[in-house]
Amino acid sequence: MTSSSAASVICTVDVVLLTLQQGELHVALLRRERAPFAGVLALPGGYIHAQEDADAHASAARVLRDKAALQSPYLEQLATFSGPARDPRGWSVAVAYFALVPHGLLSGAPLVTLAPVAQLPPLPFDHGAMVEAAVARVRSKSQYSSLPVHLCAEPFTLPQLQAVYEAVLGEPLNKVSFRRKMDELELLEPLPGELQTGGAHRPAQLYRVRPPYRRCLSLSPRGL
Amino acid sequence: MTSSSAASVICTVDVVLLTLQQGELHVALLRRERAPFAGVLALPGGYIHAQEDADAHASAARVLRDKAALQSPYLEQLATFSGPARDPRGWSVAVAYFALVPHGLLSGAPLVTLAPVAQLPPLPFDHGAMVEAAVARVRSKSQYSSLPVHLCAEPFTLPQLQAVYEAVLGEPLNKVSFRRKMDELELLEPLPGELQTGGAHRPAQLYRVRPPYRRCLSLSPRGL
DNA sequence: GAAATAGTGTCTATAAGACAGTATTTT
DNA sequence: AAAATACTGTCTTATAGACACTATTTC
Repeated sequence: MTSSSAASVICTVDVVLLTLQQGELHVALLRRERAPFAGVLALPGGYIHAQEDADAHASAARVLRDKAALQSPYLEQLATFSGPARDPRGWSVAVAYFALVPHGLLSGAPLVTLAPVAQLPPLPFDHGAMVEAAVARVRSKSQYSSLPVHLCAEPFTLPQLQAVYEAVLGEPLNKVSFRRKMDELELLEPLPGELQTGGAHRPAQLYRVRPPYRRCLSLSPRGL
Repeated sequence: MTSSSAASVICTVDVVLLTLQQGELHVALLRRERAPFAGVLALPGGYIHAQEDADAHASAARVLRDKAALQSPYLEQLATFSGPARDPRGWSVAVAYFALVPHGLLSGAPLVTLAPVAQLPPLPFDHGAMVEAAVARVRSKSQYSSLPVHLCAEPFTLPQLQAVYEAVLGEPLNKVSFRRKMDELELLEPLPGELQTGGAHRPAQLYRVRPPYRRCLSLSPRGL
């Protein structure tokens, strides 16, 4: 019994990049430039570059930078998918990440196609399973954390943020409870200015995420 | 720019095998047989065998079977650790899993050393970080799921199971609330027999996990 | 019956949700 | 002033925890 098998494993990263469009979660897809599945819509991904990447997280960040022109969106490891059949090139390990961005930040990547996660097109490899896992993870963590703020462009109002939570969770939330929770999380700080353009009603207070929570999450002990 | 780097990545699995000993979480360690770190206590792990393993989960199960004589303990993917420095052999990807077993099942593996997770010895690679991540994950999921039942040999009593939860979570639980929650989870079924040997007091009802939850978790919407 | 732990009934405290009110804008 | 939405006060309901009581065993 030798260990010669190790070198034959293909190592890649894939990114499930999610955003909200018209109140629905969408995933970013790109046409593949190379075989296998050249020309087919798939998740952004690529080989780990051992020469330049500090770790797989850096590989995923590089993929997002190169293929979607995104500098530093929220990026978290999702799970690792592996096996002999998921990639026609052979036994492979794909470290999957998910990223969240406000919809507006995608304007720098005109080649990106957004597909609603509720009606995914057929995807190569096991990218369909990756998207499903990412959506389940995001929905789950949104029940008790500040994760959805990363889908919201700053500054934002509390009604806007509540709408984002409701879109991700797929259910309406109690306004009083939502605001109580946001208060307890100590996640946001108000900006002296207000939102006015909206229309014929009282303007809403604008908020931004407090610096300590810009790159980590705020957790609520009992959910919401 | 070529993709030649992919083949140079080392692919391994490591398993954080946890059990309860005297009310404290312990991790199973083994002396390494080979370089690097030959003779040093480390997590059970090894190369992915592309010829025989159906995926990385199967690799981890094989490692547990070969090195700890465990047939099918609870086994869940934890996270993937990667980078150029974690393994002296070069840029590596280690898919880490965690496993839970009742303490009694470890008797078949006399070479296993149990170390309390609260006072870990120095560990090679990034195995220390893996153990910390596994303990954090287990503590977190134990707050709202049936995960700790996998640390408990069947059949067991409710006071025994509560003690396991308390050991994992590190805090006492309310007896009435605990039993209410266990009832709501519909996780357990009583056995006609009872526990008696214990001692000078009323015997406790024995339970086992209901079949649908033997390999998956039961989740409580609001924790506990 | 004393001691010990199992199991339960019930009250209290806390958290979540419903509802309705006030506030501030545009037309 | 009417309409629209932001925000808040307060009551009701649901859940979690405290406490005490009963139950069943050994010595």
